[in-house]
Amino acid sequence: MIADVAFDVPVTHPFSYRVPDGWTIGVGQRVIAPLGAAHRVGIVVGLRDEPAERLKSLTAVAEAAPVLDGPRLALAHWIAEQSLSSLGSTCAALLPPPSSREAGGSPRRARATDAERPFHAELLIGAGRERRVVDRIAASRGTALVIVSDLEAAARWAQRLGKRGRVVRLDSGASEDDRAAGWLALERGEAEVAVGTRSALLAPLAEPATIVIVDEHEAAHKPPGPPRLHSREIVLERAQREPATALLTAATPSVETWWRATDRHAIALVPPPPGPWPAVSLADARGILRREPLTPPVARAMRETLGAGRRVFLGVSRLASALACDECGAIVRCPTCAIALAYSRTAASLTCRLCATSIPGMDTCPACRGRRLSPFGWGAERVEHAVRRRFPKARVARYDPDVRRGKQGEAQRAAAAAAEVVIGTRGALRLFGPASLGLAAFVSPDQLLRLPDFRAGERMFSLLWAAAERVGGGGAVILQSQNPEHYAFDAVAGQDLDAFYRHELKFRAELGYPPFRRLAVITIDARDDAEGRRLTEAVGAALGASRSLTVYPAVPDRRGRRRRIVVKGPTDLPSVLAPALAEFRTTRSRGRGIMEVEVDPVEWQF
DNA sequence: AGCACGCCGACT
DNA sequence: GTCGGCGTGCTC
Repeated sequence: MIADVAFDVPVTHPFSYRVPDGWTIGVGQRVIAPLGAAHRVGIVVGLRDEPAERLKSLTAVAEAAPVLDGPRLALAHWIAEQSLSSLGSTCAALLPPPSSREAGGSPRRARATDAERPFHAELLIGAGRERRVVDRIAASRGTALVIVSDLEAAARWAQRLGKRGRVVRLDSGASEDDRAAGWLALERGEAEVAVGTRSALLAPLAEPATIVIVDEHEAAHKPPGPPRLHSREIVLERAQREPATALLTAATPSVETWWRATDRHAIALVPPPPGPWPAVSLADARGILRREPLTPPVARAMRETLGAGRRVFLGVSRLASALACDECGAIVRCPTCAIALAYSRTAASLTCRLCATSIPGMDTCPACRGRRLSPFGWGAERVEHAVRRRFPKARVARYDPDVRRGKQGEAQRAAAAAAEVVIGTRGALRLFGPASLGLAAFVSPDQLLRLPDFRAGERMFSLLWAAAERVGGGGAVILQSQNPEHYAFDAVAGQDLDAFYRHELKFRAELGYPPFRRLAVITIDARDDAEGRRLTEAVGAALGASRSLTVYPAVPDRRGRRRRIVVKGPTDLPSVLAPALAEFRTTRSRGRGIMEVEVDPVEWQF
């Protein structure tokens, strides 16, 4: 008997081993086998009744029974295919670590009737969406699986759902034993609700199942590393295959999801009645942001809010390397791609990260002929300084959970939780519950629009909306802007999701961005420059041979060692890329260079 | 990805 | 004369 085993290595094919006499193993079971010099864990992806004398033997089983049944292994195959990742790496990333605990296909509950198990996907937005998810789970009969983007959310959801009955946690916030026990309980039909991150996506479910993805728009649902596929896509595909009910929640859905709901009607959308909303206003910041980060309306609102004993959030952005006009607010953009041109001060040039067009830096604004083009913005430190000078008695704190973790982060968090004025980027909003703020003001939200990324508008909108939710009725949101005409501002002010997506989809359609076309980024890394150039050329030529692909010229990164090719293609992009890149995906048969493929990139800065 | 094998500099 | 640098290539 031969077992084909897939390992967590960047090799697309499985390795074959002899199954020792007397062993009973199944497809989908994890085993230990010699690979190279070491013994490693892999997953059995095939069993063949063929002579195997010449092969090495499996060393041991890593767990007593298969973790994946046929359909879920087939789903893993699909995920690997879609993301151009290896099956072994896919399984390693989407499964909890193996545990030697007893396992077994013990009694599962009666299967649902066909009428009970249609595929159905629903998008829950607006106030109370999380409450509605809890109610839906309570009313369902089968297993519910709740996928969240991080451990903090996992803990919160486990607690929230735990009030109704047994909840198993499958994320790494639980001990390895608890995770294994939870998996087993699901398999045996002894647990009805599971919460987890990516490693729970393939958990066993009893019909009629409900799969929830919380905050489906979050980039954290597509962490670095294989398989480079958003958890939302996995949830939807799984729900369709089982079939199961998929519930997606978001304050501001991804543009792709909104489009599927409103244009394609593939996801049901139930708009909630509008809840309380803050007064949203714009403060024109053109021409004044040079020396002072707070416009008079913001300074006034801060004084009033603090006077009333309510809290203030000041949103800032990290510096972006684009060029904007301090007078008219225009951002220097690529004429064909419409994304902000990346500004390099040392090279004194502006480069489009998509089409590689490069033009020399300029000192006159192309829109208004003003002479104050500036790559700078207001970072958190400078804003804090200005605020302290202006409000010397207020308790002011800066908070950025992404910068500091661990003990120092805890101290910083505690200080921010007690402050009256919190200055921070997007991550700082997690300090505040719904309607807990008196004022949210954004110093220069346009900076987000300067990012050379077609999702810049979507990201800014999402941030402003999230802030407005945390202010709620009775408070105020003030946006200091140099681009006061951007549609995202009106949409937030009017509490009108549809208005934003309508404009955004129009923009995406015109320029051929997702969801209308799909993107992939291919990175080529070579030690030797000539070799890198050669490989890049070869990859570019292979891609160029596909009629359905638009291949942009390779762009070298700052240090010139890695090159990046952006490709636009049809919605079945993976199936076009896979054959075109097949020869480069095998062992570096193409010389000394490494090629990486990322389909549907979410953030693509170097 | 690991990990071993393989040809060129500073050491007992 | 060896120890070891990591560059190159394979792993059933």
